[in-house]
Amino acid sequence: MSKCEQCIIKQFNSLKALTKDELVRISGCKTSRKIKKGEVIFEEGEVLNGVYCVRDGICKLTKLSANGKDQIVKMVVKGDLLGQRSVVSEERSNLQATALNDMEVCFIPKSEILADLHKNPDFTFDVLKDMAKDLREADDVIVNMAQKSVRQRLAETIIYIHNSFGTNPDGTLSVLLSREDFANIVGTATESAIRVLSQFKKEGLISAVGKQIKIEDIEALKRVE
Amino acid sequence: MSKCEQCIIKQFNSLKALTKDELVRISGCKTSRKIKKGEVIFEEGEVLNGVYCVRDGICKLTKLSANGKDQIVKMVVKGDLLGQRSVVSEERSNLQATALNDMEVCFIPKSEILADLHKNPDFTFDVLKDMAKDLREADDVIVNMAQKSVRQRLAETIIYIHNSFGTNPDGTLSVLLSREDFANIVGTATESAIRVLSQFKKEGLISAVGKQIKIEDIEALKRVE
DNA sequence: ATTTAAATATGATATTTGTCATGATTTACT
DNA sequence: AGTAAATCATGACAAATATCATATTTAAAT
Repeated sequence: MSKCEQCIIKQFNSLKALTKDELVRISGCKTSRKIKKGEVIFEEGEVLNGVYCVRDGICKLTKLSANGKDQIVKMVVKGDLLGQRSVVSEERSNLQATALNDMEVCFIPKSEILADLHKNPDFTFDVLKDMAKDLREADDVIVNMAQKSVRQRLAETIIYIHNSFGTNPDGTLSVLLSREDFANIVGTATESAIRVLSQFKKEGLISAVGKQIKIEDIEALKRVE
Repeated sequence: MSKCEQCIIKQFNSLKALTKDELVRISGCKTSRKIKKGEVIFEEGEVLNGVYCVRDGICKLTKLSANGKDQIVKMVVKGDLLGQRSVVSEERSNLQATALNDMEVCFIPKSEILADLHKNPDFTFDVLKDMAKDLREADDVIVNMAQKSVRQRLAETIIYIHNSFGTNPDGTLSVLLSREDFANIVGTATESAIRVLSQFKKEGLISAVGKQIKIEDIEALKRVE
C-alpha cells in the first residue's frame, strides 16, 4: 500500500499541513478502498468513523428532501476530503455520498484526525480554511437557488462542471451525469432539466449525444437568462 | 468599558475557548460599538479587519444577486460572532451585514484573532466546529430552496424566527421584519411574500398587525404544504 | 398637523415550472 | 442476441410564482 508521506494527492487538501511524523502515523492506520460507480460511500444519517481522502474519481453529496427527491449539494473530486464536517462536529452525516465514477479513496479513522486537530494548529487552521471556502460556496448556491431561473442554474451548472472537472479530448464533459443528476443539482423536475437541455441543444449552446455533453458556445451559455 | 474575561456573551461563542490571558489581551484592543437599526455593519466586498462579537441585537447577512435583489443568507443574534469566515479565509466579505435592531457589538482586530487561531488549538477547533454547524445549516437551506414551495419556506421561516429569536410577552415575534425581508429570506418576490402571509392570516395560522406577527396555530403552520 | 414617501395589499395577467401521460431510445442483464 | 428495465424525450395541461398596475395604509419628515 502506498504511503501518505509520499502521496501527491495530499498536496490538494488539508493533510499537507501535517508533519512527516503525523503522516507516517496516519499512513499506518489508513485503509485504501476502491468504490465502483454508483456505489454509496456513506448514507445520510450514518455515523462516520473517519474521513475519506479522494485519490481518484468524483462523487456527489446529496440530501433527501421531504418530497422524496435527492438534492445534490456538492460534488467532490480527486484531492478533496470527504466527511470532515461530520467528524469535526461529531454528528451523523447530513449528506449521502455516491460515486459518479469508479473511485479510489483512503479512509482515515476519526481518532487520528481528531488527535491531529487537537495537537496541530496548522492542520486545524487549514481544515478551517477549507470549511470557510465550502461555506462561501454554499452561500453562493443559496443565492443562485433563490434568485435564478432553472435555465440560468442549468447553464451555470454545465459551465461549472466544464471548468471544475474538465473535458475529454473531444471536448465533452468528462463527468457523465444523468438528466436526473442535472435536475438534482439545479433543484428542478427531471423533465424540466431534460427540456432545458434540449433547448440549449436547439439553440446551439451545447451538443449532446446521450449523456455526452459538449459546450459549443460558452459565451452564449454564460449570457443565458 | 467592560472586560472580555468577565463578559457573559462569550459563553455562547468560540471565544469561550480562549484562556484568561488571551481574553485579557483581546479585551485590551477590542472596541465596543453601538449600531442603529438599519445601519450597515459591513458591505459585500469589504475588507474585514476583524471579527464582531454580537453583545445585543440581531442582524441579517445578505448577498446581492444578479437580478438586483438581496438574498438573506443567515441571521445573526446576540452571542454569535460575525465575520469569522472572511477573516479565516483572508478574503473580502462575501456578505453584507445589516442591523435589524439596535445593536451592540465588540470589534476584535483580525491580528488578534489570527494570532490565537495559530496558537490555541482549542480555540481553532471551536471556531471550526462553529463553521461546521453553519455549513450544515447552509446545506439545509439549499435543499429547502431547491425543493420546497414558497408557502412552505415562508411557514418554516416564521417558525424558525419564533423558535430562534423568541417572542414578546404578547406572543408576537420579537424580531420585526418587513415583508420585503421575508421575501428575501424565502427567495421570492415581495408581492408573493405579502400574498402568502395574507393567506396564512385568513387561514388562522398567524395573526398580523402591521409588522407584528404572531403564530396562532404552530402545528398547522408546520403542516403547511 | 400636514405633506411626502415608503410599505402593505390586492387584482389581472404573463411566465415559469411541475405533473402526468406516452413513446422512443439506451442500457443492463441473461 | 434478445428481453426487461432504465433513461430520455416531448406534448398537453395544471399549478406556482412573477410582474405590472393601482389602491390603501403606515411611517417619516418638515
